[in-house]
Amino acid sequence: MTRTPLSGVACSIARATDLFGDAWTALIMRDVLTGIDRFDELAQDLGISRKVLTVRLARLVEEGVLVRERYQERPPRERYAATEKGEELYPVLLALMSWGDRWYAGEAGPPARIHHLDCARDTTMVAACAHCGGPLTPENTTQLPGPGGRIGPGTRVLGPLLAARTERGDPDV
Amino acid sequence: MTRTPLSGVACSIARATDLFGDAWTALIMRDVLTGIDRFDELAQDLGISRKVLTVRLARLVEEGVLVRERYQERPPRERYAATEKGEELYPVLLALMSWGDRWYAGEAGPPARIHHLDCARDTTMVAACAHCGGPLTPENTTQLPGPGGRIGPGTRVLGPLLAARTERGDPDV
DNA sequence: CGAAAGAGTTCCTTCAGGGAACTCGCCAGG
DNA sequence: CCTGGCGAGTTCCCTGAAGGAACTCTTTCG
Repeated sequence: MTRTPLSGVACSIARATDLFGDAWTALIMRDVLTGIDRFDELAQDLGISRKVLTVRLARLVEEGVLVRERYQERPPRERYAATEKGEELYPVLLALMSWGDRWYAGEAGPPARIHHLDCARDTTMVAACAHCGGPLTPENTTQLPGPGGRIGPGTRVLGPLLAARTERGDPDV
Repeated sequence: MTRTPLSGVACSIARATDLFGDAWTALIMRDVLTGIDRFDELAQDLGISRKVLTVRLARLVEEGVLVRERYQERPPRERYAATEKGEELYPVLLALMSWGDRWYAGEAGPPARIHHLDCARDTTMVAACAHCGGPLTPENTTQLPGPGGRIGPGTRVLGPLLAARTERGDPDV
C-alpha cells in the first residue's frame, strides 16, 4: 500500500488529509475530545485493533495533536489529551457530523444533538466567513493563489469555482 | 487490511468518515468542486493510481456524492459532477483547509486564499452556530443523545465535553 | 498468592493501494 | 487506409498496512 505522502504538496487540504484522512483518526479525535482518552477505553469504544491504535496515537502525538500524559503514578496510568492544535480540529469533526446528520440520519433523526451553551439551543454547524459571519458556499467563494502558493502540479487548493462554473456555462451563477 | 465498516455505527462522524476517511476522497472532491472533473485530469492532478481513482469515483457515484455524466457524444466524454450532497461537503473541505493553513503554512503563508464574494474579502472559515451565528468550540458546546441515538458501544457522538472536563477537574470550565 | 486492569507488543494472514502496462472506441493527418 | 493520440478505464503483480488474537509487564486488590 504505502500511502502516497501528501505532506510535501502545497495544499492545505492535502496536508490535513495526510494526517486526518484515514479510517480512524477522526474517531480517535472525537473520543479524546469527548473524554475517552485512555488506551483501553479507546480500543474498546472504537473496536480498533490495538496495534493500529498504538500506531495512530503515536502519529498524533508526533504531530502535536495529542499529548500522552501520565495522570497518575502508582499504578502508572496514561491518558491522551488534545493540544490546542488538536482542539482546533473540532470544526472538522462538526462539519463531518453535520454532513452525516443531514444525509444519513434515519427517520429517527440524528444520533446526537449539539447543544450550544451560548444561545442555549440545540444546533448544527454552518461554515461562516471569519470577517462578516455570512455563510461560505461553493457559490459565493472563489479561490486565488496565496502567498505560499507555488503553482504547479498538485498545487490546486479549491481553485476558482466560479470561474470553472462560468466556463462550463452553468446557469446558476 | 479490509477496513472495518463503520457505516452501521450510529455516529454521524463515523458514517461520514466511512466515506470521507481515506487518503484521496477529500482531494477528489476538492478537484471536482474546482472544475477538475475528468478522469485523466484527476489522475494527473492528484498523482493517484488510475485503478484506485476508478474505485473511488465509483464509490462516490454510488453514494450519490458525484454523478458521472456524458457531456459530449462523438467522441464520448465523461465528467464527474458534484451533486447537492457532494457540494455540501464544502464545509468539511474548508475546515480541513483552515486547519492546514493554520498549522502547516510555511513562512510564505498559506498556498491559497478563499475570497468571499459577499463581503469582498479574503477570509477563513469559522464554525458557527446555525441559530445565533456565534462560534462553536469544544468549550461552549455539549452533546446530548439525539432522537436516533441508540446508546451502546460505538454510539458516542462527541459526547458531553463539559461533563467530561468537569469530572476530570479541568480548571478552565 | 492468584487474578485483574492498564498499556502495549508480537506474529500471522489478508486484501487494498501503488505502479506500470494493456485495452478499446473514436477522431485527425498523411 | 494506416498510424497516432486522447479519453477512460482494466489487468496484473507486488508490497505493506490493517485485522485479529495471543502474549508481556507492571502494579494493585481480595
